[in-house]
Amino acid sequence: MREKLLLIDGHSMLNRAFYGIPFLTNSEGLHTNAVYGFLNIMLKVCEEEKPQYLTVAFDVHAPTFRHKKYSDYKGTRKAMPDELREQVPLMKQVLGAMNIPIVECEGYEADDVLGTLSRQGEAAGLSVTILTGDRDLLQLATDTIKIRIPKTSKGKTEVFDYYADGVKREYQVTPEEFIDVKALMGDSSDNIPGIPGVGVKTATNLIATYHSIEAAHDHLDEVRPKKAMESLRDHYDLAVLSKDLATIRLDAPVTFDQKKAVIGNLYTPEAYDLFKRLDFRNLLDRFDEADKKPAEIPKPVIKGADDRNRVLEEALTAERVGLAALVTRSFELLGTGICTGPETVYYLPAEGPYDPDLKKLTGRILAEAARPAVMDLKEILNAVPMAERDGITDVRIGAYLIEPLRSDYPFDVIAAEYGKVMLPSASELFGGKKVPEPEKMTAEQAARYIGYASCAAYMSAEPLLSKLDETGMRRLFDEIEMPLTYTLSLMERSGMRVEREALCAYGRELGSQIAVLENKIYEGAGKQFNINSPKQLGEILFEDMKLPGGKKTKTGYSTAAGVLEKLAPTVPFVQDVLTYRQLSKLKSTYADALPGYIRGDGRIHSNFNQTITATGRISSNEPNLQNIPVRMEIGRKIRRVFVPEEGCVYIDADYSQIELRVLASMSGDEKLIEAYRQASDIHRLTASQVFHVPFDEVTPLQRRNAKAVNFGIVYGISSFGLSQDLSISRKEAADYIENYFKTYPKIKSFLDGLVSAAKEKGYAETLYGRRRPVPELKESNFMRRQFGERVAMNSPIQGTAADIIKIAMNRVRRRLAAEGCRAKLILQVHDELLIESPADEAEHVSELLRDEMEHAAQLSVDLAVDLHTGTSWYDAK
DNA sequence: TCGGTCACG
DNA sequence: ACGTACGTGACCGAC
Repeated sequence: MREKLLLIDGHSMLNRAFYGIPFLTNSEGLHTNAVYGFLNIMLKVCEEEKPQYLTVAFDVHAPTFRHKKYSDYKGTRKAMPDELREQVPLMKQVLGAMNIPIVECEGYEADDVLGTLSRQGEAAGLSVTILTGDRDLLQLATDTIKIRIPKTSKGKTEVFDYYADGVKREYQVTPEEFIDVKALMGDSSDNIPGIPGVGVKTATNLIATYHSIEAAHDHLDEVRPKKAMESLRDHYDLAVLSKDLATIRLDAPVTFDQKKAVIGNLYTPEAYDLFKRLDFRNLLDRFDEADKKPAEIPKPVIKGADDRNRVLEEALTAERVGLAALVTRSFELLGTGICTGPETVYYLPAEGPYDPDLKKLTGRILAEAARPAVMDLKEILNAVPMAERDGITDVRIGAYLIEPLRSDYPFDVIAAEYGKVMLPSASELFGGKKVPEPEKMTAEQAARYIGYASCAAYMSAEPLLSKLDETGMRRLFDEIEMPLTYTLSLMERSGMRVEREALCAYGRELGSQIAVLENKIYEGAGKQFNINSPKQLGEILFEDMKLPGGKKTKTGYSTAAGVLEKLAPTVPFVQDVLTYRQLSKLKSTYADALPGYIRGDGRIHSNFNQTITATGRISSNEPNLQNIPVRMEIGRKIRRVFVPEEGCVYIDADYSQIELRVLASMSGDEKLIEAYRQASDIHRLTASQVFHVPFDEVTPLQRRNAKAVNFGIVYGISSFGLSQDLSISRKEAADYIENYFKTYPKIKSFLDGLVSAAKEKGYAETLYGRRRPVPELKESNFMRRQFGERVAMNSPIQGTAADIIKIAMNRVRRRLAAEGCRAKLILQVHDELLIESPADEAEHVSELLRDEMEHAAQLSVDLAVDLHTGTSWYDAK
């Protein structure tokens, strides 16, 4: 059995993978689809062939490579998209990490390199396989050299193999003759002219008969059809030139290095790091335990109660201390990780179910250590409440400010990025499974998980702070985000009181209404089906009932509310379906789900996440208390079950159009600013100015339109989006927008400026320096680029509003504490704050709340706040 | 696990 | 010719 050599056509396979896998980026937003696809097919072929040797060939000048799909179609060269171009060096890096040699040769194409190497490999006694996506390479096939071409149809990739006889079978010509066929028919994407009037059929017939262009020319008078004969006669020189161009060289100045091509361990520690960074999670399983880079940090040392004083002493005297804690959902402290140096990591498990001593120790380190670096301060505070202090660095929040687009910030990634140290990831610590609940961790797991987290904080804090300084986000971090951690912790611990019985009664009421509708719908449809299945519902509506309206989604008909409302505003059946949907949404998401979140104290404690959104907003989950219904009365009723403690009231305050005010101020548009100085009703005033009618004569429709435009402006307006929202034509929408910009000229120039600034800098920026990268602006896809432009317009506005309410939240918390109020901030909903206050403080707290919200920022327009009190959330709105 | 849908700002 | 409003999270059905 001969040894095997696998040669890979680098650019061709990369190109194929790029178009085969629609979209894939890692958490940094780096495009990785081509690299990923390449690796998958390479590894798959390696497993099939089990070659002993492997080499990849690349063209030297990547940009001259064309996308065949396009070039075939358009007959012209098409530049390589940036998203693919970026991946070429990345691919080479990956191959380098896997010790796979790369061969390229100045002045020669990868084809020539492959041809040459294949002959050299064969001469060395190897059986050679070439993996490519390019059929032109079929001319290299022999009885022993195999060409493999992957083909994807219907999502399944199949690899087709060709030896010389395979080529003959499929193309009626030998691999050598294949060159002549191509030369006659030409290939615009390869700049091979061919001869006029000869296509694939004629060329194949000719060569199958005469075996070469030269031989055909020798028998010119026999050549049929006549047109081909004339063409060959008149353009023979061109045909010969084409043949030369089409011939893959077998004598490129490259040497097959058999030693280097030996496939050793592909799964090196370097490759592991790289795969991890690129988020190729399912490839990570292929690595042996030993090949994963061992942590350079020693395992955390578990310390018993006897050692605590010594650890505390060490932590308090260290120049810097890293801190992390294992905290349950009920805010119990199960263990503390402490890092006092790159080599010293401790884990202190709680002794018994309740360990006040450990809390005290943790609290003292947090309060007294010189510069605590922590992971998840909010969680620590949930178990170990503490007065606000300066000098604490939460590295997860820092990492979020630097790269707000990541989906998460695992401690090992932070440690690698900023601390330049390798730590085992959570998935390694927990055997590839997701992180268990704190209570379910073994002592060993907890020690490593939390110990390494404290280590990541220790190692990363300084570099992160420098980075925050460099990017101008240090004040945002120190003065807004870090203090906010205390505020959010208080909110999480406070929670919202919920009347369980009222909630269940609400659910029962919904249930009976749903049952009635359900029967009505089955009757209308003539059969029972799952109304909640878009697939089944689509079939009923558009096939059985033959309602007009085509496919809209990839998987079938769109049955979204907006579509149905426009489609059949008068069909009662559709109305019933919409009502059913609305009610079942309310039941499943709120009425049925919320009771499960009520804890022993009768309250729901949701999480407020500070490191999720791209724009700087807070998000809420488990449950999400930021999307409790309010717009429709039936849903709004649910707010009656959110009630303050006995003797308390809710105070609810929300900013009035904060984003539009931010826009007015940031743009400096005098007319809009002036509008806000006088207007009680900004949408009406906008309508009057845009449509040139007196304020008092604005029609309800005009006001509605103006309001929609105001919203649209904030979202990064497009005529299509506005037309959808208002059910008007695109043209009309475009007119509205034009009128709007004419009325407020500085808004237009401001938004344009935001886009060009983001294009130049690569990120959008808020008034307080918060950044949001907009990589889409550089992409070649028009649609995605346009999305980038809207993001560039919206992020500074939404983000600045988010900054402002965060400032307000911190100030409200401090004022409440300073003035000894018992009232508590319990909820934030983007432009709204909810306080639970003892009735006797309510008046004072209301004033305080309004004051801090209105004065959180000094803009060119006032910030207006609407404030209500009540004995349920429903009543306080 | 993913896409469709829909609740909120 | 593309096929879009910006930002979230939860539930469901269909893979």
